Amino acid sequence: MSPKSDPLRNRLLAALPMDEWQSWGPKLEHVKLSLGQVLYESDCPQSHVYFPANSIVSLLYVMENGASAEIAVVGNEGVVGISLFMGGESTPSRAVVQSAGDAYRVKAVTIKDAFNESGPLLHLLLRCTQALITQMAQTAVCNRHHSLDQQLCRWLLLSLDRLEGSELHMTQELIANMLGVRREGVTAAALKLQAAGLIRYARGRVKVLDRAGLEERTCECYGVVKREYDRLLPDKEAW
Amino acid sequence: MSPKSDPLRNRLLAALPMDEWQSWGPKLEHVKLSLGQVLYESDCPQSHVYFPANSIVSLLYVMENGASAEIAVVGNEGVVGISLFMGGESTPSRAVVQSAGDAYRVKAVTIKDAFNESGPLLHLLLRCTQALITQMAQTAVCNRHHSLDQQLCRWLLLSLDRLEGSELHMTQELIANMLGVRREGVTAAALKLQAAGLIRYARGRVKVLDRAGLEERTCECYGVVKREYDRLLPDKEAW
DNA sequence: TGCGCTATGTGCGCTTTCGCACATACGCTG
DNA sequence: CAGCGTATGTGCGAAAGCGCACATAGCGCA
Repeated sequence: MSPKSDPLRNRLLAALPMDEWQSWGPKLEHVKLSLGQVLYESDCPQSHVYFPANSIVSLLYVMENGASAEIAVVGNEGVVGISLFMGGESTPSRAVVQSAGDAYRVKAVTIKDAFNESGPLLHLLLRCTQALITQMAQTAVCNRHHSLDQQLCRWLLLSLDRLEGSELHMTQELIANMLGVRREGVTAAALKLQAAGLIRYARGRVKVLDRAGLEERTCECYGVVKREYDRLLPDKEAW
Repeated sequence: MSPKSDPLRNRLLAALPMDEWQSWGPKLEHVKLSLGQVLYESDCPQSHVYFPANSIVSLLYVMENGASAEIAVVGNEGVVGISLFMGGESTPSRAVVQSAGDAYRVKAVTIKDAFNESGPLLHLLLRCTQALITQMAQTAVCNRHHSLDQQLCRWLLLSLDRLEGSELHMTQELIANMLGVRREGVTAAALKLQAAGLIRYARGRVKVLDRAGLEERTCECYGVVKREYDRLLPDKEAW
């Protein structure tokens, strides 16, 4: 199995005990996620649970007037489709691929069965869900209290943590949609970051030059989320 | 047992099958929650899980500079302390009593044992958690996109749904803390609602006169949250 | 090579909210 | 019933972000 199609790239899957792999391996389906692809629609039953490898998926709430806001972002540290095992089957949010790449998916029935057997998977999924909850909570706080500049830094860092390399494929327009702000606002904030030498960007590509600089400029929200993920899903052997 | 000390006033407890009550009854401890009481601090291990009866508990994130924002609110439809069974043991948020009243609590160990036995309680708690997640998500959305006026309506309605009667004991100062806005902003919004005949208030008491009117003025966020709670925790026999 | 689409930059007036200062007014307590 | 503390009302100027209109500029494709 080539590294590019290794389910262990998802850290949640990687944290499963080895003896679980006998049964899990064959149930995982490798899929390519393309930019903008919708994994599930708001309030629709979900057919699969997705474990991103090098892709990133945004959970978005789309308002009645069509405007949207990102609720949370999921990469190789997590799983998309928690409502399947939480029992709700659907959620009022939409899952959209924010960064194209690989993922592994499991059928809804399969994950529900596994969850109900209360194996190690259950507790892993729950801890992961709790981390997600923290991320949502911080998103709410950040939306209320912090400047667009800080939020852009937070968003870049969260995305960066879920990617290999230091480059994001993302237009300012899309970032604006994620943050729920105007595109021009993102332009203004990005200009400042570029002027400060922290990032360099052009036409849909953002390269982070000075990660530490971004961490200095962002608000506490990034750190809170980061620490919570580290705490709840700590590096085990395989991570 | 008088109605005032009936654990069934919490709808989550009420949804438990009767045969579960043999074991649960004795494990529930009745407690009085007073206004402002802190049920657990940010990042601290939690000793109990609380099931509010006629009280309301706010989950707050307190920022480094001391400012705060409400992440979610829990009343008789839910449970405070999900991190105990989610596996994280603590969260970065603080739980503060927003409306004094009764609650029932269970020791941390007890709830964890029960949860691991995968009885009906497990799935009930998970569904409840999912509803909570939706509430947090909507808080994030609302903070970004909607006016203070709309948010005040949403907040009043969410609180009202979790109380008996139509009166809240809450100063504008406290509401401002919950919403994460200025007290003066709340004053201005409250004045409009009062002028429109939707509420009447004085010195820490808010009486809702026209619930439907509030629903008209609020944003979609209230409805999204409401419907999700109704869907995930539907009225069973006892509700 | 040049056209056209898309991404990014800029200006401007408007609205909401903030931060601060201070006025009023209600209700409890002595 | 007088006084005090808390709750609420008001009036600024400042700042952030919005909505809109339009300018510029890079990239892909014919």
